[in-house]
Amino acid sequence: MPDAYYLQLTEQLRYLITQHAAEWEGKLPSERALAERFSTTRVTLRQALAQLEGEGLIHRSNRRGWFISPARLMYDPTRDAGFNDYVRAQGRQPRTAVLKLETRPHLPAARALGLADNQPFHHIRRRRYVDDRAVLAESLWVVPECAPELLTIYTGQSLWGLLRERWGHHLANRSIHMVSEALSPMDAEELFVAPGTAGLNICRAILDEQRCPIEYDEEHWLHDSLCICVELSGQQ
Amino acid sequence: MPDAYYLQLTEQLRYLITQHAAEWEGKLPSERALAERFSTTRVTLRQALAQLEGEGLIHRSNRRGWFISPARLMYDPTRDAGFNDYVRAQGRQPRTAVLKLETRPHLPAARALGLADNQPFHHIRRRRYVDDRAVLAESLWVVPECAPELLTIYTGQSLWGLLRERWGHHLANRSIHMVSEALSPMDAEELFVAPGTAGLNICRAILDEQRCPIEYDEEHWLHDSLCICVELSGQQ
DNA sequence: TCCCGGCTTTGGTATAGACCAGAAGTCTGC
DNA sequence: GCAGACTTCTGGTCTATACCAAAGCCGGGA
Repeated sequence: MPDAYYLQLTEQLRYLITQHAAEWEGKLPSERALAERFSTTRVTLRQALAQLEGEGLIHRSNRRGWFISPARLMYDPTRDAGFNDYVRAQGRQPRTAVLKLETRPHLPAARALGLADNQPFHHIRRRRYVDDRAVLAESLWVVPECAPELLTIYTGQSLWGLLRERWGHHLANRSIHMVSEALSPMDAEELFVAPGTAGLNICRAILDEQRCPIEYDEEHWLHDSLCICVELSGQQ
Repeated sequence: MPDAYYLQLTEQLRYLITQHAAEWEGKLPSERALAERFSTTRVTLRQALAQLEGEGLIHRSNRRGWFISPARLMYDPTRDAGFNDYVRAQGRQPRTAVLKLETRPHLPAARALGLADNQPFHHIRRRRYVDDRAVLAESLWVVPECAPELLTIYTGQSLWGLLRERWGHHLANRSIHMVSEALSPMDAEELFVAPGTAGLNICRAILDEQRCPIEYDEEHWLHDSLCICVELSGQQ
């Protein structure tokens, strides 16, 4: 139906992928092999692959090749279930790597929480995996008074769980922003993907029941790795 | 800092755009002119433009050229404020074009609302504009019993307003799914953009307070045109 | 057995050109 | 003055080729 060759290629690849998913064990043949099979150049072939990448059907890992993307993770950013819990609840294997622990100011966090520009925060930078695929790079910015010794005790567990159980905070008010983005060189490197890969940016500002600021976090997801789901009951 | 030339180009273009936004009146010079200015080929230049497109800084319209993207629309899919209301509330000009009115079954709607596969729906297809830019193609699938003469009276107004005021429905339960996508050829054509342009797909299933199915809708947004915002109070 | 170095393959980047169809501007003839 | 035809310009698509750096494989030596 579509006239452009690369769009026909896209359809043929889509079919090939569904047919050979098992046989290929998730990894596509090399670009050169595919280009030859379809009697075209790598440039055109890559246009077709980029289409499928945009749809979330396939993704690439560094210089290792193209891979079939696993099912999207269902994720409700309005709930405070821990990452580990809801990943496991979907039959997947979660993993977290802590990349950095420090204390310093961060303007977006200060602005979002209504604090002074030079307000310092406990900063946790971590990378999270689903079934050994790095899908999320995130930064957490915690108001130090709310969790004084956080950086000395933190080892990758659920932050919200800690805030609730150890410091008794009630994460009552949340302001959530989501935008699509192109991953920055830093985020891309931390997720082992090419710079400019499509991502989803989720930011949360969290205050307690007295609207006292507790925490701000910035999440950078690979765009094909999640489906955001929100369930609401009762008229807003 | 980045070594790849197209990434340096990206930065230079980003700077150029902020400098000349007013002078250019929102439209960039032609690809050929830019490629010549930077002593490179259109292919490489287009790689840099694609980066900025991914970030949402610029977009293209059909074969007319590249344009600087306006600020993102703030949008809360959990509220039922009409499109016209919240667009105007942000000082922008909304517009709606009705593309199709028909009655027929639609499998995703039936599945999402828990109805039989062959359940017919009143279908409204419309395109929505912000400041004369088409940013949203959407399909609404309404259970006919909930709004019998809908198709004969509908002329582009707020559907949720109609459901509430004319038929007295209480849109109490909502299940919302959001995923990034590549726009299908049909959606892309309706929004006057190239096939495969990045988009954001939002689907809602809506039931009343007795969990009786009322409506299902599928929204396809240009990815750079909105920021999803959700405000929550009280522990979930 | 295991580590290390070299070779091969891979994707990432870039050049130089070409043709097409649609959009937009221009010019002509009524 | 205006509608319609023509020309120009634009992005969209495609070919053919090349080099690089990183990843991964393989084989040899400790």
